[in-house]
Amino acid sequence: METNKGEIIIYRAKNGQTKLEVNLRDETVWLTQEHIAKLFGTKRPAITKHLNNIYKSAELSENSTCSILEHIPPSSKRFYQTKYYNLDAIISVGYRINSQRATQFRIWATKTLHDHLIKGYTINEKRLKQRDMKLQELEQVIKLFRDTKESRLLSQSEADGLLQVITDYANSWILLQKYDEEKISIKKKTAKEKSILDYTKAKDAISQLKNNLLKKKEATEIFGQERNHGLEAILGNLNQSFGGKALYPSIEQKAAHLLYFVIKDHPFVDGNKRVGSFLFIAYLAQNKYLLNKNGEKKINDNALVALALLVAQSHPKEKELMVALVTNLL
DNA sequence: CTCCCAACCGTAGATTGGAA
DNA sequence: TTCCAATCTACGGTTGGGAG
Repeated sequence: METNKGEIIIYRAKNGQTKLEVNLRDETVWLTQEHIAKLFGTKRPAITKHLNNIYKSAELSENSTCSILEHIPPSSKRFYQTKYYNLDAIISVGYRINSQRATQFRIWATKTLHDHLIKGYTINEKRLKQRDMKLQELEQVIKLFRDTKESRLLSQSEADGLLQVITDYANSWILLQKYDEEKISIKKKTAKEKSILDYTKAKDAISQLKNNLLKKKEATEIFGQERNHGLEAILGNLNQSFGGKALYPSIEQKAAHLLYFVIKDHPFVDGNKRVGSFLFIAYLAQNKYLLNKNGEKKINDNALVALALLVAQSHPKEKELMVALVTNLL
């Protein structure tokens, strides 16, 4: 393939001698009949004939593939108005001309087309799969929401919060769908952790929370009392790595797992949901990841309560779903 | 203004080459 | 061999600047 001055890739003939004068307009190439003839190693009348046939058989419309442009020939000083043909027309002609160059062109064009078809297909396949997975997750979340609501474990404000969670989740799914349709582009979130949550820091934070709650009489002495080094184990698990590679490489993943493990593994005698949510928030704040661009919390308090309840209610086999849900909300 | 010329486009008819 | 599409040759037409 050869890149000419206009930075448009056409093709390279076997002898490598192909040179093109290219006019760029609206991101395509425009050539005169003479140029096309030179490109394919033939004479102009052949091009004229083919172009007429192409237009007559309605393979292309003349209006959209042919344009009259003004230009100055190399050995002249005055303007000429000449018909220029775009890439579509050039390609169509290239498939009809019978010359060595044209054959070379067809080999290139066919290979390029083949590559694009295969590549495009692969990308679409991947996206569709991703979207279907998201849709399945959404359905599962809604089902879980219904079950939880029916078991009357939720207060009105908690139900509202959960609804918010689902709405946000649905939004992220719609975003992905829009992305598929190439209406918008979203960046994959993989924020790198800046500071890890170690055991001592977590313990300190928990005892502060406990003191606050005790003052307000919203907790008893057993709140936040660790069982069998459960928290230590969870934090150790979160921070573990294999051969220098972190098990949970991004903030989102780590935060989601933290919330899930603390709520599900019951490392405390009492207050697992509250401590889990609290540590979750603390970890995000510590990494400056709690607030969005507008300075608002990414997950509001109601939603967090609802999320904690949802995690607590969820079946152990739904762990991945829960983690995905939390990750997607960040 | 008309005429000439350069550079282009279009096509009729002859020729060529490959498939049946 | 015949047939047909692609190609070539030759010629006429168009456009627009410049000379007279």
